Amino acid sequence: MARLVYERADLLPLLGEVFREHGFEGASLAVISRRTGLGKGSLYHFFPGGKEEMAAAVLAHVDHWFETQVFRPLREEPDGRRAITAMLEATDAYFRSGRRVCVVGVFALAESRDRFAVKVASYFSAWIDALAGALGRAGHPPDDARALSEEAVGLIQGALVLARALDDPAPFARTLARLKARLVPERPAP
Amino acid sequence: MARLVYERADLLPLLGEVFREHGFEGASLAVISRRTGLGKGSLYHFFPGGKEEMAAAVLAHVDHWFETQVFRPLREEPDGRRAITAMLEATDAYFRSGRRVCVVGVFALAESRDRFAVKVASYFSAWIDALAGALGRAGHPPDDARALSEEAVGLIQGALVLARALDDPAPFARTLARLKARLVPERPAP
DNA sequence: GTCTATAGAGTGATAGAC
DNA sequence: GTCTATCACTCTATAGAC
Repeated sequence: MARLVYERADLLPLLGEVFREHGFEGASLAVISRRTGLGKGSLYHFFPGGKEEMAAAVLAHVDHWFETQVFRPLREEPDGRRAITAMLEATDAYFRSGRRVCVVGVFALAESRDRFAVKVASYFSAWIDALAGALGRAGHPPDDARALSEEAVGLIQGALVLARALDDPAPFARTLARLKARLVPERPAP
Repeated sequence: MARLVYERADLLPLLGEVFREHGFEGASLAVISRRTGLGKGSLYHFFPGGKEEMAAAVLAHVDHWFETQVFRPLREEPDGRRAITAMLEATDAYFRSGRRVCVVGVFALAESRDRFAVKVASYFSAWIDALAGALGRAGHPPDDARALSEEAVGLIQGALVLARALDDPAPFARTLARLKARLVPERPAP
């Protein structure tokens, strides 16, 4: 029999897409089985805790990606403007310019929020904290930086909702462009 | 037998809360039955089309509320600044200052988007169109008005996602305050 | 009797757990 | 694959208003 290579880590991107598209409640084991090509037995072998463990692993995987690709650079890059520009580019790439929604946002709005409350909250607060720091280094006064950061993260989530609701990625692209103009203006800072 | 009051219209606010909290997929008939206090027989008496008809009726009810309380005033109030101020107040009241999410946004992010695609899209485009008009009458140049409107509607949705994700209504309240400063600045227009 | 609102047992299908 | 619980839904029965 053809031992098709899988380890748990290989499954996470596939599972991520399933939860992103269907939400936690809507992602049935039948769908997960079809999309991963694995039977229920294999899925329970990798994730003994069942669907909840799969979703938790996906959230951890997403969180790790953002931590290394977005949050840490935001915190550590000394040039705040460069840090923010990189964040906007990574964000655009990750959300495929609005064709992909945020699985954490999807979980946040549904019943699943309660089940994954800690992970959902920490993802957003880590993002807001890291961005506020970079905005400060980019020259925004501390109080403005905090408010602007919260607004930017909310705006990204809202643009994803709009893009999905209107079935059109353009609102997301326009929003990122406007965000860039506000967060990294041509002249060093307001 | 105890003829207990209900007509279809009385059920819509209750159903709205159930779908808002649980999403379409998460709102089981058992939950709906418990929350409305009605047995399945009664529910199917009012909504022969079942859960899908209940959700469609809730979306129509929400849409009607926004049409009469938000969109039409935005279109018809000649004073753009007054129209926008009224919209922000109605929005704050409707979403209970961030303690309530948007059922249309909840549907938009989940699988249910496809099922209710037309209603979901038209809700957001009606809002953006109406607000863009009012922003124009408030003195914003037409191109800015369109972009600003899209941004404002997205920002409201994003703030609701954040408020729910962080389990804290404060981000929504702060967002509305900042929005007011940008949409209706102290001096007539930028 | 007819009509409307009610309750809930019972249907097959499908869920997630194992 | 097997299991049980739960899903959306159907159907029958019943109570009261007319």
